[in-house]
Amino acid sequence: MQITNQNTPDNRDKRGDSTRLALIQAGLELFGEYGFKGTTTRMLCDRAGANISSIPYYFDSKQGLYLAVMEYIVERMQKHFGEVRTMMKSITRTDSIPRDKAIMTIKLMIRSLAQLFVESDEPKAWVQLIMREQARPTQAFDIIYEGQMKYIQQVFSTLIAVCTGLPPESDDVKLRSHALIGQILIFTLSREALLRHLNVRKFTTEHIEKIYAILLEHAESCIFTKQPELSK
Amino acid sequence: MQITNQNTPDNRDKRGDSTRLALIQAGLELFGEYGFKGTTTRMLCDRAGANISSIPYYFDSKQGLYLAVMEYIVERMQKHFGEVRTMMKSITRTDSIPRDKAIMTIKLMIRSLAQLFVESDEPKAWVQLIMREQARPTQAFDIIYEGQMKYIQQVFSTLIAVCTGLPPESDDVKLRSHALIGQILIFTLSREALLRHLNVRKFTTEHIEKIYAILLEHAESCIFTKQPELSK
DNA sequence: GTCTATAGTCGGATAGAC
DNA sequence: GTCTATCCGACTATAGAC
Repeated sequence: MQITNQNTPDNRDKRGDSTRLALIQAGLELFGEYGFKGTTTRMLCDRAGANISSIPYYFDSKQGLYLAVMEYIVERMQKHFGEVRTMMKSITRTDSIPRDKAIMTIKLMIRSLAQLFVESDEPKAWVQLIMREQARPTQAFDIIYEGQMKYIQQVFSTLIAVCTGLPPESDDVKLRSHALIGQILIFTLSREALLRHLNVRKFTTEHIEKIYAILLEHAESCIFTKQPELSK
Repeated sequence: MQITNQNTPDNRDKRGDSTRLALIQAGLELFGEYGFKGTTTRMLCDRAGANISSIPYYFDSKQGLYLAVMEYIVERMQKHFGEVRTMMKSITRTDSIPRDKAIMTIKLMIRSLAQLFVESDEPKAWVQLIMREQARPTQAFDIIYEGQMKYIQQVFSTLIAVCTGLPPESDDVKLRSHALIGQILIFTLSREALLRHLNVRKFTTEHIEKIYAILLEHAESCIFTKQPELSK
């Protein structure tokens, strides 16, 4: 005998949860591509396979769903960068990290960030949403910035400070870490122009390997630049 | 005796032109900040000091104004990069540029691009619009890409090919030029996050000088990387 | 929790006076 | 060319049955 959506507490919760999640997933994709106003509640519900009134039901409003999507991004980023953050948290003074370990860590982080942003599709939506918010920051930008971006900036800055010997709180270090992170994001953000220039519709494995190589080269230029001052 | 908007042919044309231009200017700022749907015709007309029906009158529709804004961007970019393009156009084979001149040219271009994008405000709107279009390319993206971006990519690629000795049509060169251009744009695109990290509300002259230095360092890492192969 | 129907709002485009 | 008034369509949110 088939069980058809009985109102046992268990089934209720599961159905509710999956609708909720489907809407967030839809929001992730659509808000990133079309922007907040460019995405209609109808588009969201169609994509999620949910009813129009499920948005006010679960999130109060379209705006509520948008904020929930931002919180979801923070959660997901946490998953990806959680280990690094935990590792870094224990370090209070930059001189407690050996330089060679810092270099290795930076390279690892770049590779993993690049893998995440260049290869997979979900983070592409994250980046697009974040960039839209930077054009005109709203409450949603605070969620992302305070929730994750801030810590990624800190981790990179700390590592670069160790590698270069520059003071960890200096603007120089902050600008360098920005350049390094941005370098990765631009391959996601400006993918369309790059694909047209390459005359392809999708990156090949060779492209991606080459991108990694270029990113690492750049990282080295950031890292070794101030080296001479270290030897004094 | 004051002349008050008489319908002499001259005054008519001038008034029309200035309304047209004011709308494009408004579109430039607002579409970049809020996106196409996020910008209403009422916002545009308020900003431009024009009447609502002036949009259908001059541009047929809101979409028409949007496309006109894109064409305007192409024109303006032309102004900025025109000389370099003309200079480059005459060069068909990469070996006709001496390497040291190519290096100098790249550095000059980076500085002038950075000056344009980091310091002034109008190009900020260009970049934002272009990035929005890359999230979901429409007819408008073609206007920009075919109108200007394509040539900037070509100029950079040619120069990098000369500097590195890599084949000018290789993907390697294209990826490197993308990284180089993107590096500049990210300081515009992700300005908000950087300002928060720096704990300031506006870049100082020192920040900007430092940004130039970092961009040039990176350019060097792109340029000198393949150098050994040149000496064979 | 999910559905349909609909209220209420807003935005783009038009008509027609000046 | 510019203005006011207005139409019409699209959108978000709600009401209330199931």
